[in-house]
Amino acid sequence: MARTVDPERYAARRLQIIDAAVTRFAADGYVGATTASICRTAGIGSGTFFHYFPTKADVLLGVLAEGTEETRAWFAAQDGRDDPLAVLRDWVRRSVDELADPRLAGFVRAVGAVMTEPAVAAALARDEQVQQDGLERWVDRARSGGQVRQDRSAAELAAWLALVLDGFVARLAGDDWFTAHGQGDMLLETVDRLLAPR
Amino acid sequence: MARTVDPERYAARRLQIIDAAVTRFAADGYVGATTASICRTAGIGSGTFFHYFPTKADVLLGVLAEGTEETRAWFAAQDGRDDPLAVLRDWVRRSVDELADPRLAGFVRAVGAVMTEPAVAAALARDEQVQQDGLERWVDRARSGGQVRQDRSAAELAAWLALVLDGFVARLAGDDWFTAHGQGDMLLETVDRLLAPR
DNA sequence: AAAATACCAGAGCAGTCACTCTATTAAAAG
DNA sequence: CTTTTAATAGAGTGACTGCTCTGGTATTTT
Repeated sequence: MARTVDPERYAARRLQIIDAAVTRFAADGYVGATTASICRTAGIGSGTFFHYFPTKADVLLGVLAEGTEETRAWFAAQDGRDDPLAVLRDWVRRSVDELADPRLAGFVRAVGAVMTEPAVAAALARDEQVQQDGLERWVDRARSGGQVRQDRSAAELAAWLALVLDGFVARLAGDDWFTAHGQGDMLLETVDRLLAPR
Repeated sequence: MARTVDPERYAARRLQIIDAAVTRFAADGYVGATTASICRTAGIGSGTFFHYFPTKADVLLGVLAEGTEETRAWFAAQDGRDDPLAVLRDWVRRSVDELADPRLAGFVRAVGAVMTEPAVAAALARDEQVQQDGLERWVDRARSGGQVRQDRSAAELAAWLALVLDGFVARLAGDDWFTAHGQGDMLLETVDRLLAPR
């Protein structure tokens, strides 16, 4: 009959647009980033953009969904490990590594700004849930093993772990001396202090 | 000659607009909040709005400046106190009390979103500097007195205090069970753990 | 009272942005 | 090679927003 869609080519273009969008969202915020600027960064026309994503919001949701999937995959890969505290510390290290991408802090802020949008809020809630579930499970095991404090529930402690990391991300955008790898040790130590029994 | 400006009336109207703006910024974000919606919330016409603030951005800067001034005043009021650790804990308590206003978390996020604007970034930097200075001073005293750890500089520890509070603010918007007063004790305890010598 | 001017309202304007529409090109099937 | 359709570009469009401008009202001074 005629030409068919090439899934590989399609996925590549899609990723190209997503990557450009992350760059622009991080630099200019969600609203500050115009679809035109994303197209310019990606080196494509607006027609192409809307050929792959029906709306601008869909690009953001695409990025978010991808991040959620990566988190889920990471936790899934930890299955079967023995030392829960080590898993938690690895999670911190992995987060620090990811945060070395200077775009991430800006992107997180950009997302926070559109949290009022129901679709974004839902995507964010899903992402947080995956993280919370992943963390809570290992915190719970560590707690049962007496490696972490018992005076707070595993859920609560997991939330506080996420809290500290949120604060960490927020700081990255501010002071210059505060870098992901430069303060990574302090982050690990802070997590240790937060969880330590007493 | 003719009618004179009534400073009291003027300040009241100004505050009325600022308050409405905070409400809208918190709910819809900075860009999501239109001047029209702010006017509607304040119950005024757009003419009035721009009579008091030359631009929409100036309202935001006004709110920010007010917050900075309050922080400065608070720290100034602590002058002469003896126990530096108690001052720091009071600072945490005061922050928790302020965060009981449910609009604050949303407002903070809204501000973060426009950090790219140089004027906003400058105002935010000023605000952070005032907080950092205030904290650092008391952390330093506590450190000299051996009440807090010595393995990190006072500046670093002050930044980490702010970091934890940033994370705390961010959490308030998410899960329902995480409330300012409900988790205030945990916050205090976390700060203690963060600063404790060892 | 009257003049002067602060205060206020809202219609309108200029600019911007997400998105659409049309046209063209490229590639796969027959 | 022809046909069919995916892929791409980019000019155009309608809606919306921050802000201006004109006109009217309220209040203080002379």
